[in-house]
Amino acid sequence: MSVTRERIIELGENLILTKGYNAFSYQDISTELGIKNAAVHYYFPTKANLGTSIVKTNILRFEEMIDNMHSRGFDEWKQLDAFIKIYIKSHREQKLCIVGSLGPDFDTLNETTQSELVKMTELIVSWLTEILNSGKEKGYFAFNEDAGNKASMIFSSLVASLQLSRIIKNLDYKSYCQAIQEGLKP
Amino acid sequence: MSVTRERIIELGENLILTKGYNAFSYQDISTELGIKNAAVHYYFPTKANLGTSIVKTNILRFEEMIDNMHSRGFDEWKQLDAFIKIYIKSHREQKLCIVGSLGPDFDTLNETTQSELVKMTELIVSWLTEILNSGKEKGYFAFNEDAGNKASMIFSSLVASLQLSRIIKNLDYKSYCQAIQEGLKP
DNA sequence: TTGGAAACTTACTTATTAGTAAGTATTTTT
DNA sequence: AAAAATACTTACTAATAAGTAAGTTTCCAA
Repeated sequence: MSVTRERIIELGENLILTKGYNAFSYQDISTELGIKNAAVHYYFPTKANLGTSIVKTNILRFEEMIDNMHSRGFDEWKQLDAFIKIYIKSHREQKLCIVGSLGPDFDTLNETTQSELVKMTELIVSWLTEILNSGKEKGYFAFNEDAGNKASMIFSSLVASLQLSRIIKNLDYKSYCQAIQEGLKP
Repeated sequence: MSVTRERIIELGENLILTKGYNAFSYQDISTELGIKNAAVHYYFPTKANLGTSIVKTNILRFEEMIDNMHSRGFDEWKQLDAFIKIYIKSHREQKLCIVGSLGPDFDTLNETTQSELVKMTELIVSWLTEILNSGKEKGYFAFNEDAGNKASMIFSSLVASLQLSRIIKNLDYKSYCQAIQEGLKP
């Protein structure tokens, strides 16, 4: 694959996570990469193509992470911990996550980008639900709510707290994440 | 106050809650109101002015609601319930809340709009923290986390779940909100 | 009844946006 | 060595954005 193509996706993702989908332009990317506007259109004819590719890349990355954790024999605690660590990293880098950034702009997105975003979100929530369910069975976790609801709650807590910490600068993100984990202890 | 001015604010707020700040234009407003583009600029010279006014209106509305609940003698349960009901209504109307909509676009906002958004967010979180604290003392609520953390968690759950339900259409918002309240019962 | 403020419209400007058509240089394949 | 694919640039177009200056209508107060 082309290096330029990959750098466009990388830069585009960063722009979505910091400025938002509707606030970044092809000019932002081309200037940063030292190429012309039309060169970005060469790889991604429309902005919708780029958006879709960025979400697809995120899906792939997430699936790879799951595979990786399975092959390493991570238990439910470790898997949840690894997932939360992604968000702690994003917080450190002052970035949102792709779902939290594209979610509010959902209605302005192209249909294809929308369905990829739906796929990504459902993938995360269903994975989290499974982890919570099997972790509860094994006695790792304790909670009374429906596992699906609990998964949505944990996920939305992580997503929105990144947004909140952008507004409230002194939000203690780590202790906030610890509280999520503490709340699951038997 | 002018009716047109108020309708511009109302429409602008709706546009922010559905399309996002960077996706709506003065044209969207003027067309809907049957006036010209320049008429919107007459009331709000810049888009930043409009954005700031919209957030200020939200702050006022929230403060009025708190006052109203106090004068009606609402206890902590009823106050939290009323707060959650706002989000259930937003969900029904397929809207986000102002914090969840402007939060991701924070870095692209004017400084004045930013500081009003900070004010609004801190107002909500500190109010929620107080409610949780005094409600816990009176035995209405039970939780182990720090009240500030718990307040942030509840708030971000509400904010992000509106975003999530835009992506995952069959998310059961009401039972999700009930789970938040159940989790607080002693 | 006249002066002036309020509430606009007309008619623009400037900047930026996504997107394209046609051309060029470089590398790869045949 | 010729053909063709790759990776761009040049040079645009058309649309839309925010914003403004100057003029017009309407209404109210002195």
